[in-house]
Amino acid sequence: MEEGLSGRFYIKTSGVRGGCGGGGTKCGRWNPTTEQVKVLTDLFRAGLRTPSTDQIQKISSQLSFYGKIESKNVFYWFQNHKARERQKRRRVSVDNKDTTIHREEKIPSPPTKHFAEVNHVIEPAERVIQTLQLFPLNSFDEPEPGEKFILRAGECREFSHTFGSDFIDHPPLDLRLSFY
Amino acid sequence: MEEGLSGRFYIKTSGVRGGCGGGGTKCGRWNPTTEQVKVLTDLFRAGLRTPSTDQIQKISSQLSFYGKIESKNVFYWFQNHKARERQKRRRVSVDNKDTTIHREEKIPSPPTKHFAEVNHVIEPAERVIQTLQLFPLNSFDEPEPGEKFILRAGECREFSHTFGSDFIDHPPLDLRLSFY
DNA sequence: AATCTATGAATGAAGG
DNA sequence: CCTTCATTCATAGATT
Repeated sequence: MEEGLSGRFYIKTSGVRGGCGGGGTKCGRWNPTTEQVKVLTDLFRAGLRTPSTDQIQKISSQLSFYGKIESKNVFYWFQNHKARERQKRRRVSVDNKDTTIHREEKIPSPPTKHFAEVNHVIEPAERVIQTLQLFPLNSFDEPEPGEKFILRAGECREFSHTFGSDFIDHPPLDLRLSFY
Repeated sequence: MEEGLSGRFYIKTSGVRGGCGGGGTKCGRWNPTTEQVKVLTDLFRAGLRTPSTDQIQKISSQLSFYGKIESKNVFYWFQNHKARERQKRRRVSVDNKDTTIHREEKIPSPPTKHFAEVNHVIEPAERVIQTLQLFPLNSFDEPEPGEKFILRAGECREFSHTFGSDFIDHPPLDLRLSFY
């Protein structure tokens, strides 16, 4: 049993910092600003769960106003957010089991966290006008109880205003590379 | 790993990976060893994108020396690698949405630079000598942009992946994928 | 400073 | 082929 212990170790052969050139640019990983997180969370709450590629592009462009961001950041954000929502839900679901040995659950337990969480304190700095023209259709990705309609690609194609009016259409993109 | 945007790599304790069948550890999903990834990456870089069933078989057989592996793992690896290469390329492309409006909100980071991240990875001196006898080289350096001819089944007559004799004794370790 | 938590990033495995 | 889910690795910041 390699993983008999609770902790696994690994050897990192690279410096934690200075991976982007050693200069002043700290390119560790994307650190979203509060505004960016707010917009993303808002979109998620609005029902957007798996934005399409073009949607990701637009969102990323919009959020780039608040700081450095890439499309993949948006992509990962939604992936993680969605996955962890389900994860939590699943955890709670498993909690129903009569496991006598039930340690202290730490799902919703803020460990002596006595600070006011800034979740909805920003109201004048609403620069991004999120004109979410989302109209619910009968296409839920997953009928989770207590969840809104899922906004999938194709349903809502207008999040904001400054987005270019360039519509998107997926070209055939058929690469036939048959060498016989 | 794709030695991409992160620019850092870590050494996984190779050897313990193949414990799915020989260690009794729980076998969730295939966890490739660094050697396996190396070979696969080399093949990919050589131009191989969609290996045929026979090629998959041979590759899997050869890679089984380094640990437990199945054909489907090889198949999935190429599928994922190819798809993600394209995805990454696509996400980083339309990133140049130069929002003329640039104001410093509260970006703790240095000047917001919208540039393609330079993926500079230091290639560790490896003793793996690959003898890929395929077709005129220099053609498959980047199989994504443009219409590079892809190495398909039948196109390649033999892959010779010779590994350095750093190790002691092990099979020939050359992927002869010659088949007609 | 060590530890814990939240979360960004990556990838194996499927699904469609 | 393209998209999505699940699990895991890795890390920045909060907590002790």
